[in-house]
Amino acid sequence: MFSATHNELAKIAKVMAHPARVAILEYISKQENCICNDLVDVIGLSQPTISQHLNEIKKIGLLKGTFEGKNLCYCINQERWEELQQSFHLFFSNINRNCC
Amino acid sequence: MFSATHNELAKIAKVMAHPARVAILEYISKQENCICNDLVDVIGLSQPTISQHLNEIKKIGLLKGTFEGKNLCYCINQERWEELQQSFHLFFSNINRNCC
DNA sequence: ATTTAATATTGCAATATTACGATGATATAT
DNA sequence: ATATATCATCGTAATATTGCAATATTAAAT
Repeated sequence: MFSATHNELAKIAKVMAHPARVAILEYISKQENCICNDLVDVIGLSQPTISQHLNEIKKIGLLKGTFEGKNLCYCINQERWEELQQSFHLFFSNINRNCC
Repeated sequence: MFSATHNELAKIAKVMAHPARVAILEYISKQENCICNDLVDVIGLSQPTISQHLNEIKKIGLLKGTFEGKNLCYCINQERWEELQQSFHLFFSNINRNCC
């Protein structure tokens, strides 16, 4: 029904459409290391909720690392991060100027 | 519960979190003039649905123009557009590089 | 082998979103 | 004044999202 580009951008935006996920992304991206077990304390939501939010973020490829075992170790997938940045940039950089 | 910045970015992203609204925004931003009465045909959703989506876009200040009468006349509020662009840019431009 | 710590999954309730038909409002044209 | 065209609003159904308690899984430590 909609173009692939529009669907893709909407999908990305949807992940960022919740303050908890914005906060999580910012927190992870600013960590020196990629240990994330304190996310529950930092954000202030329950562990299952955080886990769900992380999963949404993971689904669009924004996280990389090891996802097995007790202590996960993940961080921002920088290549994907820059792809998304580029998607938004492209979207915002085309706008007509002669208007009301 | 979350910071003002996080809430604000999430609010903006929420508006972009639907392909119809992405398509609407792109269409309006690329029009020479700002007559939008053909949006229903272009997008392919019913008139009430388009109206609702437009309202969501309006709520974050992305549209300007005259909103009364038969033929509305609105277009992208360029200043606001650039503000949003900047918000996303700021969000994406801080990321740690030493990671797994 | 048990225990422990960290994360995932399930189930469910509350709420929000999306879409549209029916109807209402408003300005222009006839 | 009446009809028409355009957009808004209301009501409502279907679906999605959000959050958490309870439970399960997993790997390391004891």
